[in-house]
Amino acid sequence: MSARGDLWLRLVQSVATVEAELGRILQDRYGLGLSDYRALEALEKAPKSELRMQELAAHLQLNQSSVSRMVERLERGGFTVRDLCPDDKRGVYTVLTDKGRAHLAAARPDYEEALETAMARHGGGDALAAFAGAGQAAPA
Amino acid sequence: MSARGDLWLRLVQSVATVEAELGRILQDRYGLGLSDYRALEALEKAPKSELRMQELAAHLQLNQSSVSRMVERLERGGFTVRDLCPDDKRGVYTVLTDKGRAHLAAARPDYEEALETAMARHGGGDALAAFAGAGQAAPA
DNA sequence: AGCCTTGTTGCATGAGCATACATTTTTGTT
DNA sequence: AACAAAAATGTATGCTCATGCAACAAGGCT
Repeated sequence: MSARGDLWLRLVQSVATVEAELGRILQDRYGLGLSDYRALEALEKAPKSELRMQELAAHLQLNQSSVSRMVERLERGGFTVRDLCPDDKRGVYTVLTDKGRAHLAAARPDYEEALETAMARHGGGDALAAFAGAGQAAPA
Repeated sequence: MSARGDLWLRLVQSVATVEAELGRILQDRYGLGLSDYRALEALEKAPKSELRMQELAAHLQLNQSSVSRMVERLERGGFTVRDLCPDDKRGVYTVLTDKGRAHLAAARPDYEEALETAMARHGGGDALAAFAGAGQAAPA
């Protein structure tokens, strides 16, 4: 029960609490999971609003299989469509639809606001500040 | 894609990465999930090495139902035993066994070391530092 | 009696691992 | 050089797991 270990636990729990709150809001108001929302964001930022499964997995730090199923969900909602790569027929592009873009635009303000609120309430902001100040991850 | 939102995402991912690493180590070397390990720690710290489901749930910030099933796992491994409260017959104590205590003692050094290593590698340490410095959560 | 509290159970969800499948790329042989 | 075999790559699918919510059962409190 090192003090450091204890502190880490509290950080983890704070982050988890904030994430849970964000997730609930997105789910209730927009039918989106946290990962779904972040996938839409990644797609919007990407050139031509499309990414391959693996790229999406890398952005979200998720398993490739998880991404496959997530894209399935997004597709069922009409927020994205799959598109085969012409050059590499193994690859699959996930492309943001207009509906997806609109949905994201609608959700974003709520997300941002909820994030600020939740961080303020659960102390994520302080962690965030330090995280910003320092260099985060060491080089691979 | 506010800068703040982006930063938050990186913090979340760093924390998740560290947690995943810890989880893998505990699982591989000791057959314990992260929550299981933390439950054992909470039990060890508790007076008489016993806690009720609700108390455990509060410590771990988990649902009661999740805790109920987690305790089931711990019990299958022989690390804890259930014990009825004599005074309140609804209540159930989860009591740390000698085997559980020994298992925890064995796992702890690995856990602590892995935590330090992983934090150093993925930048959790900085977040931790700020988290320590500031007051964390506001009063409920 | 009625209501709250405590724990357990049924169901759904999101994630990971191992695997299968299709397509590319590389390597070896003639 | 040309072709076949082998390895590597990109997705999808089956299974399992930990978790949350809602419904329930059992015990306590007013």
